[in-house]
Amino acid sequence: MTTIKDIAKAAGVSITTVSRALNGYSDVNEKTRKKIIEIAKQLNYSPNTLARGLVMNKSKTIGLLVSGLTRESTKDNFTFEVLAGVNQYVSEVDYDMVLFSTTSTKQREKTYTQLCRERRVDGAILQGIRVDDPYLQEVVESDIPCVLIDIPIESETVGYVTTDNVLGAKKAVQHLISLGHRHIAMINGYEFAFVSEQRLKGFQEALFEAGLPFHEHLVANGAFKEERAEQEAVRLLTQHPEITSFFCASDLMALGVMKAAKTLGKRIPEELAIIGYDDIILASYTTPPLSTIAQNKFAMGYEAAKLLIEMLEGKAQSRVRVLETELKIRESTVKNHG
Amino acid sequence: MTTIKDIAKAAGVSITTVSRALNGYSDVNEKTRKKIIEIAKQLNYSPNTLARGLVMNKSKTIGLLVSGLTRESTKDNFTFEVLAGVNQYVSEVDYDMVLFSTTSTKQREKTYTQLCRERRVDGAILQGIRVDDPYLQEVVESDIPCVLIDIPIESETVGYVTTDNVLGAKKAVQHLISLGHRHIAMINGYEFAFVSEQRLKGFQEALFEAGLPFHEHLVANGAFKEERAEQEAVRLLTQHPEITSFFCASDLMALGVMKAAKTLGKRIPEELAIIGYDDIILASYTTPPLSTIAQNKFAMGYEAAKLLIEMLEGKAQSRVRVLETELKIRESTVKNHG
DNA sequence: ATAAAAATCCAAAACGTTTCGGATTTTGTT
DNA sequence: AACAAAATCCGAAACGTTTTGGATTTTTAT
Repeated sequence: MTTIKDIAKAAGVSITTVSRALNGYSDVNEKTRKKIIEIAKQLNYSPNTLARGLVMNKSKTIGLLVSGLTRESTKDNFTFEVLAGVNQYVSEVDYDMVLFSTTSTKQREKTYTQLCRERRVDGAILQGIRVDDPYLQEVVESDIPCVLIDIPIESETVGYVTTDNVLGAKKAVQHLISLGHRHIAMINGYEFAFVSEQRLKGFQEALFEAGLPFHEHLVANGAFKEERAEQEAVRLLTQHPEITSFFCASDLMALGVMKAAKTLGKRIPEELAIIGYDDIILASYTTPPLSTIAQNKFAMGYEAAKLLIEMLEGKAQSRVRVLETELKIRESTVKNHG
Repeated sequence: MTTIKDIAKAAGVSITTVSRALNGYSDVNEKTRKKIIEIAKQLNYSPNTLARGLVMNKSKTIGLLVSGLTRESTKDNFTFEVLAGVNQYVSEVDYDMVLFSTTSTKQREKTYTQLCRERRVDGAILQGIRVDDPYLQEVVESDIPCVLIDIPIESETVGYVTTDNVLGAKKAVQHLISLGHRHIAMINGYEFAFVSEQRLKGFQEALFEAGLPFHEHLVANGAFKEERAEQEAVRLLTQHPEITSFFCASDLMALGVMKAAKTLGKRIPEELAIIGYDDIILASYTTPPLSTIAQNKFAMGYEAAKLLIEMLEGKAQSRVRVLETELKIRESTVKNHG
């Protein structure tokens, strides 16, 4: 493995000069720089990032901390798309990304801060962690720059990227209302999830603005799980047969509701209209295809990485990024659409 | 940031002793070890992996080099599941994983070896690279330990994990034959992909063993793309109306064939049976659900990581892992199944 | 009590890089 | 020609850890 020292010897200069030549400093003669670069190429030199990181006290590496990266979770490609987005930006600016998953068999006894400091990441992006996750506490207290996805916490060192969940939910419900629906049920995620809170708010606002009553009993929690949503939908539909449509806080749960409809023999969308949230891949492949509020998850990852690195380099204007959502109308709400 | 030196000072011992105490060496008194560990905890110490990696000349980090991690590619969650598997094992044995993607906007000018050496990974896993990819050349020549996924190259420093693609294809085709199909077309991937080669072989073997003729003109290349497969299927079906079933070398391409069938007004499976390969999530959500040969992609990632780390630590028996596949019978081949 | 053996500790070098402060050489000015 | 200024170079320290080889102390055996 050739080092800077080898180059220095070969070029007949000091290692200082080699370092400064390779890093583009101005106090080295262009001729010697050319020569050094040439020799470096010949010797097939590549810098040792460990040594560099050690002395510079930064690694040009960010951590992506996700929760729930298990075999099963791959159905929901939210995490994956975010990851792809992060990866994209990171590679554009020549950083590296290391993946931390909080669901090892033995629940990691290491704290968030330890994880980050030990691996010497300059900052971290947190995705998919719950509000009651102990990690979250630490983040705010720690001094490690970090960007949260879909959790609106802001401080000197932490920012976040999210979408306008109130507006997104509102658009979904307004769509249902415009189709003539008056008895709209909602399958939400779980208590205390920020997005759930916000989507419920959007749900209520849409009803209110349309002069429709809000009924607490038409809202159920599906825990973002397909099966739970199915159960809740069955329960709601039998207890409240007046329901003609569902707004679900995630596509996965909408799939559950579709199953429930099938079980109960209700035709979609004629007898029951269903709209989801996220626009996961599956959404356009179900029968009928699922209407939904699309979130650009790739962009969320991309923006998160961008924001984090801007923060690291001290050139972030604000620490918040809010992205747009888009209403995708498919056949689960409108017959023969497209 | 507290260092080993701080601990040494606080404990009144040398830094050598602290290092050896923390790393469980036997030449340190249990009482002092206890004390040192206690102090380390109090000072909230976490080791600097950069410094450690520098002196030990290894980073306990492996690289996952994937190709085609773009916004679009997320439909095919193959990569993601492999990644999840790699991540799982890696976190079990306290390694780290850094993700390299070869599809940055500017095609990476850095070579594979540079990438690995620069980031100081101890070894790498390569997934999704094509046979004509320049990276592949380098791998074999380089001395960096590495594990390939689905490319059977073996040397002192490189191993691979794959599934038995000949057998898998055979199982798929035998299934079609057992259903009475005699005119079976195949949509393969692209030329010179190892898995394509093998699956074609399995296709032929199954035909041969059943005493059926092999017709070159019933095989088309779909480039592992949905659209290409659709086009090819339309072409084949119009040119050769005797075809009653398709074996596709990937589920994504099978989706394309399903679209083709729909366009041509052919009912599945009555008029056209279709079987895919991979068992991606989408497969069980299409109408009708897609029969397929399931590969355990998570396991492939897990085994790849395991193999690589065994190789790194010099305790790998062999450098090859071949996993099983499973025939999943769904309604695209058998009406009212399940 | 003494020698040998075991246990426990430590100083210093090494890993490969960046950077500070200054030294040397070249160029420009008069 | 002499001096100032600019350009170019370099030695040494520092980053935080592991490890080598030996030094010191304690225990054991005689």
